[in-house]
Amino acid sequence: MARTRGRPRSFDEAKLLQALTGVFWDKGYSGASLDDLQEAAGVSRPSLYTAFGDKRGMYHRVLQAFTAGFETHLSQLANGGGDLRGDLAKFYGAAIDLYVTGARGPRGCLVLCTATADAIDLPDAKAALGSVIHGLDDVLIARFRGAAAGRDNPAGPSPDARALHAAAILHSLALRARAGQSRNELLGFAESGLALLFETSGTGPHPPRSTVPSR
Amino acid sequence: MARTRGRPRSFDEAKLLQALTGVFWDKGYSGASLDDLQEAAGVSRPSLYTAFGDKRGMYHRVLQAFTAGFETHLSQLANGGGDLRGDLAKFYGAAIDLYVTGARGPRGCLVLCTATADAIDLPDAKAALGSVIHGLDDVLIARFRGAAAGRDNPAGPSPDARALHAAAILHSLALRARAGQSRNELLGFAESGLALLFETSGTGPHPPRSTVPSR
DNA sequence: GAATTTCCCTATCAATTGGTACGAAAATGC
DNA sequence: GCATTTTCGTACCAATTGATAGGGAAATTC
Repeated sequence: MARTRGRPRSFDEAKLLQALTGVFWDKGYSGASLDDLQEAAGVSRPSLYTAFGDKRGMYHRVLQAFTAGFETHLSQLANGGGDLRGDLAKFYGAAIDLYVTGARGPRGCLVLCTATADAIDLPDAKAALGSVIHGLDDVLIARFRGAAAGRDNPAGPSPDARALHAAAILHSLALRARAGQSRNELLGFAESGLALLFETSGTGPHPPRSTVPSR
Repeated sequence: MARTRGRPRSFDEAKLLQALTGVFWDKGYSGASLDDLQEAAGVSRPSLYTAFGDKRGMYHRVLQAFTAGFETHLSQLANGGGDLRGDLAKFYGAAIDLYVTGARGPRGCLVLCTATADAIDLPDAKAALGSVIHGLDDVLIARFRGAAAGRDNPAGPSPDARALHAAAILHSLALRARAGQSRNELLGFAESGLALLFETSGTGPHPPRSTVPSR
């Protein structure tokens, strides 16, 4: 395994991938040039090619790493403690942190805001988009069904409907962040969404935050 | 105004714009090449440049035409009859029709799914994204406030929260369509969203449709 | 019909694109 | 030390990119 014959690599592949991620996140696949990627990565162009194959390979690895991180958050959500509303609030909060924290300002979700553009012609992009959307739907459906099994309130929207709607909140958060909305606006929106999703038993212990955009 | 001296133009600019729209819708701004645009438009490249200036000009006009159509739908929603739920159902239905009807299959929303990718570096794209999101929010806030003014149910989420959530449904519809979900899946999702938005008075006259994706 | 105005299109441009050849450099094994 | 192996980076390549020049062909006005 540790056969280090020949000159060792001088770059940290993880750091490299992070730099590439930043470029693709800002510019999308088609909008990112090799010069952009090379400059951000800080290594020569051939190094990028020996590490990732070609531009598609770079994007593939970036999407793979991003969706892997997303899956981690998803499994945390899937195996959360038991307070669905609280787990969702954490999930949205983490997403908002990610969406508004870019070197050049808020930029939303890499997949929901940039892979979408190439999803028609680039199979990797379409796969990532489907993976994020379906993965979130599945986890939320399972959680909402589990939460509904405990209680006995057959009235109102089904757990599945609530689940897809909880997913829609994340979708909207991603787009709103890309459009430049502030962290506080996004937090307010997420919290009002939770209030709507869990309104069956009154307002509950969560106080409503400011929900109308200041602008 | 009608000074038609010299040879008249041989192409229908509206048709041209429609062809360009199709290309940008599938490939995004960065992903669309002049060869793509020229082939779709069916005219020579210089004709495109005399009509629109440059590639950015073409995209600008495409976004302008698209958002103008969106504004039309928005004003219909703003000045709807009075049954907010019914007006919203029509609004979502029209959006779904648009989202799944592409020459090469479903493709979501031109702005929410492709302009997003270029929104960081292309001011026109960012402006269009902001316009669509804020325009919809504003109209929905006005309608939900108006609908709430009639009744007297201070409990539950505020009209503003419901409004932003109704907007989120459209955002999610756009992304889901781009990911390839079928018209029936999208219709089911929209209807379950309406049920969630208007659940205060029970299930109401609208029967729930299949809400879980078949896949 | 002559003059004028505008448009269409072939051919081409310079710049940028994604991608690579190849020799120098840095490590290990003998 | 010397050969071997792998990586690094300069320089470069062919293809595609967005964009134009300029000749000739309509269509309109006089």
